[in-house]
Amino acid sequence: MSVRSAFLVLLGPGPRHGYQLKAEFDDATGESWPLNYGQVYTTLQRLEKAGAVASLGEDEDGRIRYELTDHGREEAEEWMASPVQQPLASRDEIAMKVLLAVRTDPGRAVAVIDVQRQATMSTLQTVTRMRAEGGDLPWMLHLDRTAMLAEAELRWLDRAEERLDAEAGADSPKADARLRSTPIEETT
Amino acid sequence: MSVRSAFLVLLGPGPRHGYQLKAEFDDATGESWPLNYGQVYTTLQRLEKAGAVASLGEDEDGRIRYELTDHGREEAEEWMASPVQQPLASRDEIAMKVLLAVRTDPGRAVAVIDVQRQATMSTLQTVTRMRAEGGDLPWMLHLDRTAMLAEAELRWLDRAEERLDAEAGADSPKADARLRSTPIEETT
DNA sequence: GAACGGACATATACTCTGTATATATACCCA
DNA sequence: TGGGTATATATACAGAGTATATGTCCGTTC
Repeated sequence: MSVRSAFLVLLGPGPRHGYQLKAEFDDATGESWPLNYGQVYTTLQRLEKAGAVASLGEDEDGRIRYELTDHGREEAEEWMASPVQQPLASRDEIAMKVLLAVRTDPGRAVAVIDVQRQATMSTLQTVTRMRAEGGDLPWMLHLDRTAMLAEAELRWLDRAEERLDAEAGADSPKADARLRSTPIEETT
Repeated sequence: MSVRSAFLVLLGPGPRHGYQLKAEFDDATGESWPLNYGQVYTTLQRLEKAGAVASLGEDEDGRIRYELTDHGREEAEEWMASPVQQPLASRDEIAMKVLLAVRTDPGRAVAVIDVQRQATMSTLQTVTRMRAEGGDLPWMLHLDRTAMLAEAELRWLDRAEERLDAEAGADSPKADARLRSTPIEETT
């Protein structure tokens, strides 16, 4: 529902046509949310069908502008005012991969974690370099976010490996911390 | 593509039917990935069409079991071996909300951040309580992940607020740290 | 023994999201 | 004048997710 909501917000200041919304959306969100033109017009059609926007018909240049209805303004306000409810840790592909590895081939889970750690560390390095170079606000916020989520992922990978070690039994507590990105800490 | 990949992995050990895959999937991923039955059978049909699995026809109990083809086994292996490429910070609804607020109503952005911070802190508290209670491996990994991502989100919200303050001009650097969840730190 | 509910098992319809692609005009510039 | 780029809209299609229908089998309960 995010693109839908975004359009409602962008229509707040006044009528816009599809191309314009797409341009403003790109400008506002920077690189963080690639939006395909195909989605622009289907979204507008759905919004119109739902009674959240109303078409103003073609203007002299043949562009179809839309304006918010009262209902649409209300929906925009509601979206803006309410927090995003934890799509945070749900449906996470890497978590799923680790869990599936644990189930189908327990010995492999650690390898999966190591591969992911390498990739995430590499992402983090790239982002850190980019952050140092600076940029406009949307771009910097995006980089901040990418960096912080990458750090969180690294912490989780470490924690997951700890849990797997513990699960595997306390039989061989060898020096297995060589690949860890951070020292093991107490998280309880 | 994640459910698709998961099914291929779960089919690794041998033939399964839809209901069985759904059960194993739920068991392996815990609460973190709610899977609707509707998706199970459409996914299997798509996999069959793509030549990644082959139907074994109905068994004596009327259940339709599927087995991996060589192609499917290859796809499963490839998925397992490759890291998840940063869907990390892209297409993030809360980031989008903040960015849209900045653009359409700059003064409001801080309010959006504050609302989200309250919600995320509340999530974190709940999760912390749950972690203390323990549970099986999938569940604990899920809770770990939720907690770490929530912490990352709080850090990002703080950072975003700092950037907005800076943007707003160095004119009124008042004591605006009251709501921050962590002390301001240098992230450069 | 009949009726009910719950576990097992599959299927279809539909919406939403996203990608690819077709189409057309206008404008610049070489 | 012809080609590339920006402006502008639309359609077809695949994938992901939700809701819901359908049916069997089995054990319990009245």
